[in-house]
Amino acid sequence: MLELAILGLLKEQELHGYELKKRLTDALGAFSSVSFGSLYPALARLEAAGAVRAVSAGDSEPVLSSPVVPMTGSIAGEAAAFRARRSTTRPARSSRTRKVYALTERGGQLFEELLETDSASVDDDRAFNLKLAFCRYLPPERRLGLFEQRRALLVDRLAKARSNHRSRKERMDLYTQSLLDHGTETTEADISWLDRLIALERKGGQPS
Amino acid sequence: MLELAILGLLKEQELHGYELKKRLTDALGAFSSVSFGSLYPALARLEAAGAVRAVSAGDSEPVLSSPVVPMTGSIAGEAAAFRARRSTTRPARSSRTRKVYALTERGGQLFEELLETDSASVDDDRAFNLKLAFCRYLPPERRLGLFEQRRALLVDRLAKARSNHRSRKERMDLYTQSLLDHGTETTEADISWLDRLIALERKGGQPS
DNA sequence: GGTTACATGTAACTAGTTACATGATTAG
DNA sequence: CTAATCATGTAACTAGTTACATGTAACC
Repeated sequence: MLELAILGLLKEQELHGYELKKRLTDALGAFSSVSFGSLYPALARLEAAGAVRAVSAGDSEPVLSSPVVPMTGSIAGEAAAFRARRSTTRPARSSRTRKVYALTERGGQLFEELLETDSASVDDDRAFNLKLAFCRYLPPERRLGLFEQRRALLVDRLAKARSNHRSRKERMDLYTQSLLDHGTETTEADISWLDRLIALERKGGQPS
Repeated sequence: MLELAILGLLKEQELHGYELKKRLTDALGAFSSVSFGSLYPALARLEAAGAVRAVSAGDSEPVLSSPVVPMTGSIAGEAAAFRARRSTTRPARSSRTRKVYALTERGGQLFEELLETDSASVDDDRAFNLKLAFCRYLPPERRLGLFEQRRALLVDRLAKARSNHRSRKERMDLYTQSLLDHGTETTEADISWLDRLIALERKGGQPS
């Protein structure tokens, strides 16, 4: 799970651990905040497995390789911002202490594998959200399959919850009832959200 | 977390492990499904700590003590159902193999402690849901406090998510955007659900 | 008499956490 | 010069999981 997130972020651009954590925490929302205590060992494991490599740790090279590669923003704008940052007073942070990691070819393969193995992802909420965040790398039919499987699971959950709810409503206190009701509503909202995603998927050639 | 759930269920009625698992899985909804591999060791721990005791494991006693204690359903109806079940063909399942556990006084205290320690419960979704399921045992002001703290947390989350979302909307692909949008909507729905609970709490003497 | 559901338990593993230890860089 | 932030890492712990092992009782 964490491996997938790391590889996915590194696929877009080279990053060091600290920055990686920031992205996980606030770029990917409330899901998947990680502690350093699991992030660094995970990076070490991935490096040992040859999925990522430290592209700069010491001051060996000025490190001008691929400063920022925004997938959709204006490249010129980013480059300008980068120059501006350098010029003012900042010596571009010599990075003597940072270990910047890059995805290897092997890592790219691992990413594909992790992303495409359907196991778990469907019934594990966190795993599904994570996959969704990277599903742009999935071939369209796989993506649609992911959405539909997830939808089927939620519909199933909803049916079970409802039958259960009906059968024992009387013996539940109001707080538990309210909790279960709210859970049901949330699941319904999740389903119609997926419906919108599925419709979008079926209609349009996939977006950026 | 699991301990709290076990103690809370045993507070209502004596149960054996297998039944406990069923209740955790479908009475408390999609949250807190547990595997036997963690349930039984947890029961053993609680027994070792003196929080629960095996009230019948062998055929030593007929076990007619407190068959079912519905907190709000009709007691007469339940008793009738129990008798009916016994009478048809079922010899009340001799229970030679089941270990039925009961809450001890020490266990009741532990339950209170676990339920009242605010730590975690507010920022851990699962823990909060679990506490909500048992919050009828909380004194009214504590309960209100729990709801309000949770609400504050969600409002904070929402603010962070929104500012983050605004600041980097352009560099996100549509799937990630949709994911974050949906997350935001879910959080909003959670907040207004809490608002309803809080209003109910402030207005009425608490229900059953 | 065999399949299904009930029932309890253990061992090895997974995926994280917190707390600690250490040190470099930047801003005021 | 000192506090905050950046940055990396380790060790001990938490809270569960899956897979395995074992056996009973009910149903047809």
